[in-house]
Amino acid sequence: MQLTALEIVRRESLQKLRELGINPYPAKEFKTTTTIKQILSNYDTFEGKEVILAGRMMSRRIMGKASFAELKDASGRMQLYVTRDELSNGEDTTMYNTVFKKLLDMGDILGVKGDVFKTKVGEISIHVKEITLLSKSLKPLPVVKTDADGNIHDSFSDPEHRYRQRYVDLIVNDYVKETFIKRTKITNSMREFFNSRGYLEVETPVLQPIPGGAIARPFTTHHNALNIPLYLRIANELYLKRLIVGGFDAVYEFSKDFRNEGMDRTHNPEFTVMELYVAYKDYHWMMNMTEELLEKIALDSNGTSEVPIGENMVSFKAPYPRVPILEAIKTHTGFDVAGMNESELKVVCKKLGMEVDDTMGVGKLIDEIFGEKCEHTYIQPTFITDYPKEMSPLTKEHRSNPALTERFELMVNGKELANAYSELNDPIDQRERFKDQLKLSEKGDDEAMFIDQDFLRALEYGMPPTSGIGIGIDRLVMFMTNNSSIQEVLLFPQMKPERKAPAMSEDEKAVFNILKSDSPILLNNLKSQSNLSNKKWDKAIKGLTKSKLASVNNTDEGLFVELI
RNA sequence: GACCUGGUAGCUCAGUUGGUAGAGCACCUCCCUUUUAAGGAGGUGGUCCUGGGUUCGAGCCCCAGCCAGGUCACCA
Repeated sequence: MQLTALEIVRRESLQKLRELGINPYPAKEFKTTTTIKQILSNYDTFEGKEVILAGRMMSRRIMGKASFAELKDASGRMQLYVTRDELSNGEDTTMYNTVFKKLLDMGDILGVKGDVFKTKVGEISIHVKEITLLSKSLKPLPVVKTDADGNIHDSFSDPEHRYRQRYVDLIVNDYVKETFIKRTKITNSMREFFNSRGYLEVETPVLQPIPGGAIARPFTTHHNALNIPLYLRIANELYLKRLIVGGFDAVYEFSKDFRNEGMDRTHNPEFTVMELYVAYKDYHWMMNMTEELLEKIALDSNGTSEVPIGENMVSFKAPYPRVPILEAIKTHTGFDVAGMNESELKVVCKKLGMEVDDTMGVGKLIDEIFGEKCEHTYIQPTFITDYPKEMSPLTKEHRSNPALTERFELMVNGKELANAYSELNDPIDQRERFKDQLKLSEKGDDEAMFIDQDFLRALEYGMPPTSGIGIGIDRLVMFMTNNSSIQEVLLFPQMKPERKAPAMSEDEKAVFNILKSDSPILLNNLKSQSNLSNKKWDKAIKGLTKSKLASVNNTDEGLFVELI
């Protein structure tokens, strides 16, 4: 491994610390007495008191016999005031002059003991009496500085670096931590809401023999002992409904789902959906519950139901408008598509300037019109209801119109946030709907559903009327934290693999092999033997000298290349 | 998948018509006891994303590729 100069210096410091009898990676527990946040928010009670803190040293300004440093713990940042005389043991100034000033670095994890005070400038600080090295950092951190006006200088902002090395992102960019703390507040808020109503949190299989419950391309894997293909789940719906059949009144699961599709700023191959099923309810009840839930989440995570999302201010205060999808289309396009067949719909699509193809059925066409012309207009939370039957194979037929289903999607900021319905519990109807999906699949739709025979068998035992909902957690967190990309709300978003450090190139190997049999050798002889072009030769010999495998020596007899 | 933009020191970025690779911060050496992104002086540090090509000479021009971001398409 090639070390940079900065890394070599730190390794040397590490060695010197050991020589001074300081263990750079001690095993012993380090007991702190408080946290930085506690001190900052209760200065009056801490003033003049001794505290013990632990954290990472984020900066250091040495001014002769006194220095200032910044310590960051999980709760915040605190200035340290370090003086030679306080740190020294009588005449022995090693601890300050050598250890603190020379051998410690930005990024090291330290324990400090000292008194709380305010500097002349008024900044709350610790007057340090004792420093304990808890972990030596060997890689230099990016230096991000914030000035008095809150302007950030040299910010560590390249998304590639930030996502690939999230740990560095979390260390230097304080706001990143806030996003993930809020994410957990959001899921905790949901759990509280459901648990307080007696709903049961359950876990269902991630590895499924039939990937059901949604329309998506699954990841495939293989079980060796059973010698069967298995799929990573694309949804957990069919398993949760089996549990309703089994007699639970309400079950929910935060489900990591996997879809083998494109990646962009709103799609990650693995993502989280919360699915909830409640027996003896319908989709009207579910809309009421959803507004109540989202209002609570907004209050718990942001302290208010008004949340900024990009340019817009979105109010999660219940209730939300409820708009049937066909009415939405009529409003935004002027076309009343109710009752239209496939060819009539295609005419409408063409009039609207949309492309259509042969694989599209009635449901898909209506979905396309809505997606293209209506969806983006719903900024404030809005329930879009009563979707056509064809695009909702798991949904109960509408009680007053057999062409529609009892389904809603919740739109926020022009995007789908939740999808819910009165669940289809007629096993014979369900079998027919699956068959229709199969026909779609034969027509070329490679995402149509498989038929899950065991799920149908479960329905035949009888499932109570049930309403279910799926809420996209990543998207919800994006809304609540005002982030426009999913990568910002995932700790470790999927990235393409990093390129490996290149080994010796073919040209370098060729030159190296000649050298092995003949070294030292006149540079010009080596060059002509290698048969390389000027550029390739230059590249190869520079590569070899750089990696300290060969050296070029200018002697009285001429330029010689020698193996090292 | 298409197009656009970018990739240069640990970090943030300059780099002229193709002519000796730069700055700030960080780091190293020295001076400084309550400083505020940045005190002063000096110094070290490079796979200019990778591979080809053009050229006497390429960070820069040409071709191919990799990675990232954006727009669109596909997709919930």
